[in-house]
Amino acid sequence: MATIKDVCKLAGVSKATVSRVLNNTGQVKKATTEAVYQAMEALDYKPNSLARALATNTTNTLGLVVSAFEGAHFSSLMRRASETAAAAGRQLLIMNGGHSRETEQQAIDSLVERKVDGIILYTRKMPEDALKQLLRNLPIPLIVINQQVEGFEERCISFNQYQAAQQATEFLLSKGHKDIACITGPDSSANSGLRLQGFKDTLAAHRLQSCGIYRGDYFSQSGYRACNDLLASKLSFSAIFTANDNMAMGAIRALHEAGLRVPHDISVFGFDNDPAGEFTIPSLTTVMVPIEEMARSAIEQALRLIDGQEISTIALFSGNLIIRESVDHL
Amino acid sequence: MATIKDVCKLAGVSKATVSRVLNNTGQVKKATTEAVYQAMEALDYKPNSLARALATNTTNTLGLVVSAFEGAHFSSLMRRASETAAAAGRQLLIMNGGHSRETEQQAIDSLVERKVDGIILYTRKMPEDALKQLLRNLPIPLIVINQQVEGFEERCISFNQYQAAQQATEFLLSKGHKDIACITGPDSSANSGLRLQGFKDTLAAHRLQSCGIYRGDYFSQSGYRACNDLLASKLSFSAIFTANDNMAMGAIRALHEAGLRVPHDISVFGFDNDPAGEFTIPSLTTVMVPIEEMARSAIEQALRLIDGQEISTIALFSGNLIIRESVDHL
DNA sequence: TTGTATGCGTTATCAG
DNA sequence: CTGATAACGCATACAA
Repeated sequence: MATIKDVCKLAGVSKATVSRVLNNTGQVKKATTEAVYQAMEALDYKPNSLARALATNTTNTLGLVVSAFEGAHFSSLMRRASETAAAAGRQLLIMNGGHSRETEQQAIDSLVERKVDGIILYTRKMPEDALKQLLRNLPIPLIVINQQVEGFEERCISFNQYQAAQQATEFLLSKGHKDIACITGPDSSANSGLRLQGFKDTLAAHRLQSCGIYRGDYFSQSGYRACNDLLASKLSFSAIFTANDNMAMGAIRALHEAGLRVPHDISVFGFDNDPAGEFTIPSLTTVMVPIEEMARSAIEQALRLIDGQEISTIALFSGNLIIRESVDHL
Repeated sequence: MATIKDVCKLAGVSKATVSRVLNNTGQVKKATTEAVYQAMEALDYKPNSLARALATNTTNTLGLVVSAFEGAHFSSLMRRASETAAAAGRQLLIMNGGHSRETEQQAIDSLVERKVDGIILYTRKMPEDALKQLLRNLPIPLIVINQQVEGFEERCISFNQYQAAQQATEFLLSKGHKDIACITGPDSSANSGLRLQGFKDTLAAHRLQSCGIYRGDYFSQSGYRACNDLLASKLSFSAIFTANDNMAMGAIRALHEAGLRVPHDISVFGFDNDPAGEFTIPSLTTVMVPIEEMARSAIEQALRLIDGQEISTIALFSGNLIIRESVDHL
């Protein structure tokens, strides 16, 4: 690989000058500029971004830590985040935060070592205190998606899970359902907890109670199993509230195999608005989580922080009910 | 951030010594070693990986270029690739290759600039000549997933799309279908072309011909539209061969809306074995593409190349029919 | 066993 | 407008 030195020789100028035309900083005579460009061309010169980063202490890169690669939710997050970063001339380094607090921490450490300019953490495992620590001590800006941290509101991007669950539950109630079972997410998931709480509280406000709460892990398979458990329990229910669309699909399949029709016999409410839900049979009634806007927001907020701009807190994002076929009136 | 200098001062030793304990290279007295460790601890010292990379000319990082973030196929690819890399003590830098040859090239250039030790390219757009160029001229090892390049077989990991399509088509024929429509992928996709060819050739071998070929873009929506176009054409068909599961789901939905039942009236064959296909109604008959093994293979092959080991060519991966509900006999 | 000196490829601060 | 030259943080050959 050709280095700046090679360009110097070929163009007959100093490193300083090459650097100047490279970053067009300072004044350079047109003729020399062109000579330099020609030399670069001839040598197929590509600046070494490591050396540059070492010198400038900035990598033009943002780090994104996700807690999974699976599912439309994360796909959208990653895509939009990478697009937004690219549009701002930055690159995005995506790391898997894995299944535990430790692996999330490792991902962050590794990003810090790599000197990314800022980090966006979609957290599922990190407790609030730990996040506070990080927000305080990390040498670079950190934006947290998916959890509110007291005192750092302007660095948190999150979705009003609780309210969305309320809306969903109210919708189910408005359709006459009173015996509603629930398939919730892993108990380590803050989202899942809030969705469940919103569900329970709404029922309680109507002096009702869930007729059975089963736990899944956000994969279809777990929704399928949970629903089979529910069926085996012989509880009577007319609707299921699920913590995501994948599990809803699994549940619908289980109901189907049990000879129950959705929504004729049982209604199923999803969560996340997975694009697939538009095409399943029945199509999924669910709540849209504006994950793409959240991704964009997170990146933009991180960039502001990096540029030392003023930042103001970003309102909680809220959901929309997507009413399709899987829920019907009782 | 503390640097090696700070550690030197606190521990009362030279940079060389700190460096030695850091990489445990060379002999260091136990006492000094511990002093250094303590100093590092006290300062929360994290080595600057950029500086290290600049000095050693190796980043312990592999680059992966994918052509999309959406869909189970790529999720599995990314996850397994990152796991395999992690298991080998390397990190994985994932970049979006986007929708064109240019963006794929940019992603590669950017990875090269970042001095990753090797690149895995899942290509959808790069023509064979361009790949040859890259394989010849890139300063670091390149592994290509998804396309065979003549003369570089040992650096290509690919799936026998053609054969899998043949198997699928034979299966359809064995069920008595003779009027088979097709929803294929974008014409820029090599995979898609091979699948289509396998389909056509198999029909031809039976002196048959597809009764209509429609084009989609791998998203469900496009399968839905294509199927509606197919229906509008009033062609008579008893089965549809689709180039991926998402489009199959879209097509099934379109058929459903048209009052046609799958598989009773029309059979639909998918491709890729998306995990969702196990739970859709009807569940999807499809072909399993061992994308995870391919990902692992690609990473391992790249590592061998980087370590200067001998490499041998890896056989084409082949698929398995996953027979579920969406195809029935005529 | 430890320290010194040099280089990795840039940027940036000076003079000129 | 241009050229030396000192950082940037670390690894490493060579001395001691």
